[in-house]
Amino acid sequence: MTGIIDVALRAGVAKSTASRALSGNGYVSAETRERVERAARELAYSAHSSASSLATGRTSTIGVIMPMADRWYFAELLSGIQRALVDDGLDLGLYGATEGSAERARMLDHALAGRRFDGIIAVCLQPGAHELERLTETGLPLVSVGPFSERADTVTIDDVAASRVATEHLIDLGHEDIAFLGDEPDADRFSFGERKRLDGYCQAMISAGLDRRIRPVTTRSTIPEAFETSAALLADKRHRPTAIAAVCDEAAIGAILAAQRLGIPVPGELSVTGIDDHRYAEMFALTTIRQSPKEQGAEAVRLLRARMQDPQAPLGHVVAPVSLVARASTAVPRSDAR
Amino acid sequence: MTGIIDVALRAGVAKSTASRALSGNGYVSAETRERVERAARELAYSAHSSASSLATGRTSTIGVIMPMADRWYFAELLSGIQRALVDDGLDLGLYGATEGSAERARMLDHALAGRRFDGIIAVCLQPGAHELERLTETGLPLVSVGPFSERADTVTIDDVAASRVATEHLIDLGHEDIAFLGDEPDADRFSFGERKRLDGYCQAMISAGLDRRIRPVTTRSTIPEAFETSAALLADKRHRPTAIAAVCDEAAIGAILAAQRLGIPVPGELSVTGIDDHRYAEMFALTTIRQSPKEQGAEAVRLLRARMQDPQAPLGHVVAPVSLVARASTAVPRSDAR
DNA sequence: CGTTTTCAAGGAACCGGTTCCACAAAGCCC
DNA sequence: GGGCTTTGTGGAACCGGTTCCTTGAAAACG
Repeated sequence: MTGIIDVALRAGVAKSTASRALSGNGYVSAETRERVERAARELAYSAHSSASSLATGRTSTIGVIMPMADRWYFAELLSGIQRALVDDGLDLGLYGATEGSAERARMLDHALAGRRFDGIIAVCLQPGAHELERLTETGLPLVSVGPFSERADTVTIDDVAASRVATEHLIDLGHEDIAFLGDEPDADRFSFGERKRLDGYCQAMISAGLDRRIRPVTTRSTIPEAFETSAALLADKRHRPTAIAAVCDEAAIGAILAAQRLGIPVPGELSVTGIDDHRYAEMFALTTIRQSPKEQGAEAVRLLRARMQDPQAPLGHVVAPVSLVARASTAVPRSDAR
Repeated sequence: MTGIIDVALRAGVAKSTASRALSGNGYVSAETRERVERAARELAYSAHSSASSLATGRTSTIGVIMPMADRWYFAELLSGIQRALVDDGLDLGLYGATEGSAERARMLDHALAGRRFDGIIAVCLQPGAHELERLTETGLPLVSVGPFSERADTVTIDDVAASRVATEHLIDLGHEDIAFLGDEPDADRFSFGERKRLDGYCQAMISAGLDRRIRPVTTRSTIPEAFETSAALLADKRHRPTAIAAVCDEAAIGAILAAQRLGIPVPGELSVTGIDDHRYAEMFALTTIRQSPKEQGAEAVRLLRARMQDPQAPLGHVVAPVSLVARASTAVPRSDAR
């Protein structure tokens, strides 16, 4: 393997000069720089990353800790982070943490050791578990995507508002029997704001004087599980809601599929809203609150870079935009359904 | 930050002894080892990874290059790789490569520099692009998941057989008008065996004397796109096939949804098979060929470890098992449908 | 009992870059 | 023209571990 000494020899300079020429730090004459660069090119020289990291203290690698990418939101977010990091010449070390597992502990150890990564992006790390705090304490640049924290840079959406807007959309159409379909909020797994979304739904219901109709239905928010839960919910025609506000698009799609299976026309007899604007949302004509996890990922990288440049800068708290996308899964309730 | 010198000082030994005690290489008395280990624990010492890598030449990091994890197969595979790496104490550097893009080039540079990773797992790297070859030439331990290569360790499934079995299942039920729904095989994006699956379908059709009925329908194999394509395919009742053999479950599910939309009963008037046993397969009662990408990921890591231990060992070519899972999306064709 | 092994531990070299420092040459100022 | 700053370069120290080599003591051997 060719090292910087080989480059220096070929260019006829000392290795320190070669280093300066290639990194751009310190004085080097234009002519010398040119010679060194040519030598490096000819030898296809590439600096040994460990050596460089050891000397500079920088690794050019960002650690990302997130639930495994089996859900749309996480896959999209990862993709956004990935792309942004590549653009900045940074590498991505991935830690998929499923349950409060060995992975997490390992990640924390690595982070605490403080040397493998120049920064951390923590995705939907449940605040209750205090892991975010422990990461904060390492002093490493840290961005939390999803949960808010007062001690780290954050990228969030206004989950309460998103859910409120979706619910209000249903209320405005004239619905009163609106069920909320979503995760058990106490789950101490990763969180993407289930609790806040439930709150937003409740707020909208209360504001509309529908507090007596508040009806949370618990399900894990994957399409198959929401399908099962919804099928049970919708089976009994007498107690069937006229609308479902789902915690996310996957849950909403599960509900739509369950309605289809039961022969319940959507939106004729059942309106459904989601949150996400999932890849499949358009196919199901799903009315939803759009967010862009890809953009959020890019934003997280932007915050992280800023923090890396200036550790003392005031904390950045970005609230990513959301917007209502009205499609054909919501409509005025049928008068005889009241 | 505490270094090994601090540990050595506290334990009252030389740094070389401390290193030996902690790494387990070389002679250290049991008593000394105990002292050093205690000191390390008390100081919460963790070796600086760059320094360690520089000295040993090992990074404990595996590079994974794959399409972004927005599809079930890739997400599952990544999850399997991730878990296996964690179990082996290895880190995961992720390179999501979408199109023949900057990411890929970067990945190759890093790999060629030959120092950032102890090994590479290349997922569905299209053989035509010669990228696999270039990776092979670096001499780094390399496992290809998906495409076969004679010059690297591989984890594959028998795509031809999988597709043939699915098609034969339909033929055995009595179908003759069987369309194949799948990707453009020439796409020089990432490949997961579309071409071979088309071949398997053709083989089954030819063996059954149905060569005149071979009918490939091109679509990108995502649920929404397969939905659109299938809707067009199924719209014309006269030219409608009685069965669809889909290249993967996502395409199959798109077809089922299209049939539902058009009011075509499945399996009454249309049988559908997939390949994967996707997370949603059960919900749609999809008859499919099961594979386990999670297992394949673990297998890839196993091969990689073996290669890392013995670079001279003969190449390992693992063919992961698949099996037919018969559910309710396939049935005997209605006699009047012939 | 003397000699050869084996075991333990310290000192120094090394991995491959980066950066500090010393020094020389050139440019600038009064 | 002498002193001072700016520029360009080489040598050496350094980042924090690992490993080779040496030395000394204890154990095994003939």
